[in-house]
Amino acid sequence: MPETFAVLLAARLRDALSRCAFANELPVDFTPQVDPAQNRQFGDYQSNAAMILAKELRRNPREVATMVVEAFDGSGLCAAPEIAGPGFINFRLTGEALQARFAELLDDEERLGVARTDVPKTVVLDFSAPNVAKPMHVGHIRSTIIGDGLGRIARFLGHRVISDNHIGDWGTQFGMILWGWKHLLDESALETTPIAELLRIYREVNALTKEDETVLDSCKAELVALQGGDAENLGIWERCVDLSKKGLQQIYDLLDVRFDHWYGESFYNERLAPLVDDLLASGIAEVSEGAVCVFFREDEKLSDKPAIIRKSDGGFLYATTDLATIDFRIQELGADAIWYVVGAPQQLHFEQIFSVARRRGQHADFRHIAFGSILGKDRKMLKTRSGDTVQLADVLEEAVVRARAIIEEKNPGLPEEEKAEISRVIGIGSVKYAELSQYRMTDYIFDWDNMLSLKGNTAPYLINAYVRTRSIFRKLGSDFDSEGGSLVFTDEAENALALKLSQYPEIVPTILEDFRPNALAAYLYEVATTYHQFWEACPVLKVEGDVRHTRLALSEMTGRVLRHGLGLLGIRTTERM
RNA sequence: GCACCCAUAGUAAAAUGGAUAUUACGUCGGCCUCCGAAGCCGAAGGUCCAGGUUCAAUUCCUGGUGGGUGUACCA
Repeated sequence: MPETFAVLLAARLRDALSRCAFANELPVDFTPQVDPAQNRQFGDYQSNAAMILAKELRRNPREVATMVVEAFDGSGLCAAPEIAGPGFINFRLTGEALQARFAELLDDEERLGVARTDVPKTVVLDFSAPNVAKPMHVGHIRSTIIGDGLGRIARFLGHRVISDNHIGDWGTQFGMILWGWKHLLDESALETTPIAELLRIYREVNALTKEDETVLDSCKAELVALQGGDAENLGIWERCVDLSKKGLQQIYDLLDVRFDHWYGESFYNERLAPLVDDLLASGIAEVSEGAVCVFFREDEKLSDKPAIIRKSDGGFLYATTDLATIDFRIQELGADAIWYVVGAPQQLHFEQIFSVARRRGQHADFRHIAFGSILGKDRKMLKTRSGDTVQLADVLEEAVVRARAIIEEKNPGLPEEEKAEISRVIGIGSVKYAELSQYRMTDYIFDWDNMLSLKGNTAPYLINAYVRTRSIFRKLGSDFDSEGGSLVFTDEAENALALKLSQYPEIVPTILEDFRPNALAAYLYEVATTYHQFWEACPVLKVEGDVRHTRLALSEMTGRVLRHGLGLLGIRTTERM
């Protein structure tokens, strides 16, 4: 795999440094950094190495930069570097280097220049994880979409990713559902709209328990019976879980999200008691006030916050389940890393269980990939029990309807089947892009127009750029022919686009460094914008010869990068829109 | 009390410690006899406060202010 410009330039820079008069004064293992220029007026790439070294060497930064530039050999890659501002070294690639690199990328249809990781890991990816018997609401959208996107990126980079939907299929909510099933269930409604019926009884029981304490007690009794293995309750529970999974699967199908496993909480039931016994025996856990706890006395932050793993009544908690889950994932699934895409409010919980796991000698790479909350208009968290939550299915449906309306307006002549497909891709893509294009920790206020916007920096904008690339080949009447001529850049807009496209391999691997899919979204947005500018400046089909071939190649490559990059975000493209 | 997260233009959001803080919506003004105007070009408007580290701070540190969340027996 050919190296990226950033890597090549950094290597040249390192060579130059070693030839400078101060070479033997350099800090050991100093590696100069080269980044894309912030502003194209400064060139294509820039380095701040001279400013960093200036301090070590006790010299003026511009003086250091001058020495480096004089020693720099850019032959075959870039023009003589320029020094600017406080000591930036700016590089401008030669047209030949850009063309050569672009030709390589054009040949690499499968990976678009993106290297596989040198250290492939087995990653268990825990995301989505809705509660059973309740439909997914907008709050689940972040975990589901971010988790799926990160999984796609990690797979493409060469990791073995095992996605596991750790659904809440066991727990106190089943007390209410069992009671409701026995007292309130409408069998015919269960036949026709099972999910809605389950939600209805859950809500009604929830309301009843607040008015009438005896109902609450009865629910608890149902739960105890279930946990004790009562056959009737187990039967209801199984049917309930089964129905819910079918409902969830419909949403995942719509979202194009897949899981390798659905090891829900109930999967770990048999493992909880032995786990607690083991933690007690090893001295990691202790009994306190009747409960089994793990204390973190040595950790100042956690010293007054024990993790409870068995209640004084003998019941287990989600910390217990999560610890058992870690065992399973490491021992049975072979996890080197476990990534949890779970909301920020659970940070303490994950600190605790990661800490317990490490104390048990489990040294997988545990990551809590936290994200902010979706707030209501009152700036409070949208919560299931507050009543007026927005269901995810409704959001997706509305998104498709809105996309459909625009298609009817812009392109009414398309066949019905294609319209339906396009509105699905655009609508679902908009919801996903809205999520993936912002920093995951940011809390945001739920707003239909904001989430379903189809203008500006949105999925349709990116898909539109892709569609434009396809429309050229449709008009041309054939696919891109790599033998159709040679590459020759004749316009600044072509250089800018080729450079941008060549940076795809630089950006993709960085996404996992801090789990920021929004950085990929931002890059793709720049690709689309750069292509639109190219489109305005450079006619393709109206020119001849190598210029035309070059512009076809740029269009082809733009299409590939957009389709592939959007694919990594879990967003599909269409040929027309 | 303790801990964690957040604070950027009228609104919603970007920015591995880098140069003139970037986008979108909205507002104002241009561009379709020309490969798809879901587009392009231009204008106005902003980093909560006070210190500190640094050649360089929206970013890191300390202390405030404001908002959110979590914190022994829900998940």
